[in-house]
Amino acid sequence: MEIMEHNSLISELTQGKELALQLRTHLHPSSSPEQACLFLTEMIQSSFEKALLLLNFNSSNLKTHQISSLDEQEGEEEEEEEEEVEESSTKKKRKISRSRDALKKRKLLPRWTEEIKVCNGSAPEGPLNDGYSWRKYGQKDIHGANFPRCYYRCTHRNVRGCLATKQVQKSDNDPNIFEVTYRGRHTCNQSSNLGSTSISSQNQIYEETNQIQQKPNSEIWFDFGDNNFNLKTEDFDQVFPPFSFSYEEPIMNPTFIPGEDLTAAVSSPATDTAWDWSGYDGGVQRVQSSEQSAVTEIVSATTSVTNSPIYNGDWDFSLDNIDFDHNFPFDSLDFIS
DNA sequence: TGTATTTGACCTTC
DNA sequence: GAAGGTCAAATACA
Repeated sequence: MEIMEHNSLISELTQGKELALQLRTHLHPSSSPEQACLFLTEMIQSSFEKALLLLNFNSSNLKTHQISSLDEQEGEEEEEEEEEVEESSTKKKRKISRSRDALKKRKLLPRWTEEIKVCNGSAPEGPLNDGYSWRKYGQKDIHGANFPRCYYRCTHRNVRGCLATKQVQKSDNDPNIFEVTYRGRHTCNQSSNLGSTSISSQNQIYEETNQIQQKPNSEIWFDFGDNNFNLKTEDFDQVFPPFSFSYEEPIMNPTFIPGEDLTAAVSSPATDTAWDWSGYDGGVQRVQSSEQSAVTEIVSATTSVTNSPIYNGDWDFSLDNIDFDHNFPFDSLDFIS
C-alpha cells in the first residue's frame, strides 16, 4: 500500500472514530439536537466510505497482483491477447479480454440479498423504486426456480462507471416476495434524490405509527398496517461485524409512506411482465441477509448498509439503543493501521 | 431519434 | 457439461 494511501486511510478511520465519539456525547439525553446527530452520522458514514474505498481499491490491486504473480504465464498471454485486440480489433478477442477484466472486478464487489414482500397482491406496473435507476440487461431461467431471474445494472454505468448491479427473482414459496440481490455499491450518487423527502416522512412514519416490535428471533418489525418492514438482526452479525446492536426501541426509517398509493411511487419505465416488479419498492417487508464478498466483511457490511435501499443514508438510528461492542477494536492499532 | 428492454449467444465457474 | 451471469444486436417505445 502506498504511504499516501495508508495515511489517508488512517486519517479517515481516525476521523470516523472521533466523530463517533462526538456523536456519542450528543446522544446524551440532555444534549443532542437531532440535526447535529444527523450531520455527524453523515460525516461518519462519509469518512468510513472513503476509507473503505481506499481499502477496496488496494485490495483490488492486491488481488490483481496476486493473480498475476500466481499465474504469470497466463498474465503474459493476456497482455499479448490485449495487444492483439488493439491490432486486429476482432470482436471476439475484444469480448474475451473485456469480460475477463470485468469479472475480476466483479468478484471483488460486495454482495447482499434482501427479500422484498409486496403486499395486497397489488401488482405495481413499474420497477422497484429504490432510489436508484436501474437498467435491465438480462433475464435468465434459473434451474429449479419457477420464475426467471432478472439482471439490472445502474443506468449510469457507462457515464459514471457505476458498477452496482442487482438481481431480482420472484420467490417460489411466496409469490409476494422478491429476492433482490445487490452487488457493488453505487458510485453515481443518485440516491440523493430520495433522501430529501425521506427524512421528514420517515420521522413522520415513526411518530405516527410507533409500532416497532422486536421479535424473539431478533427481527425488527415495522408494522405499518399493510406495509410491513422487517430486518433480520441476526444478519447484523454479518452486516455489522464490528458492532453489536440492541433493538429495544430502535428508530429506523424506511423510505416508503404508509397508505400512499404504491403504484404511484413507481416512476421509471420497466418491463410490463406481470411478475417483474424489480423496481417496486412499496409495501415492503424486507429481510436483509448479507452474503459477504471476497474482499472483506467490513467492506461488504458497510457498503451494504450505505448502498441498500433499506438504508440509503437517510435513516437516523436512535443510537441510544445501540450498544457498541466493547470488543470492537476502535482503539486498537489493528483497526486503524 | 434516443433510450430502454428483450433475448439468444457467449463466457466463467463449478 | 450444466448453470449462472453478461454482452450486444434486435426490437420496442416515447
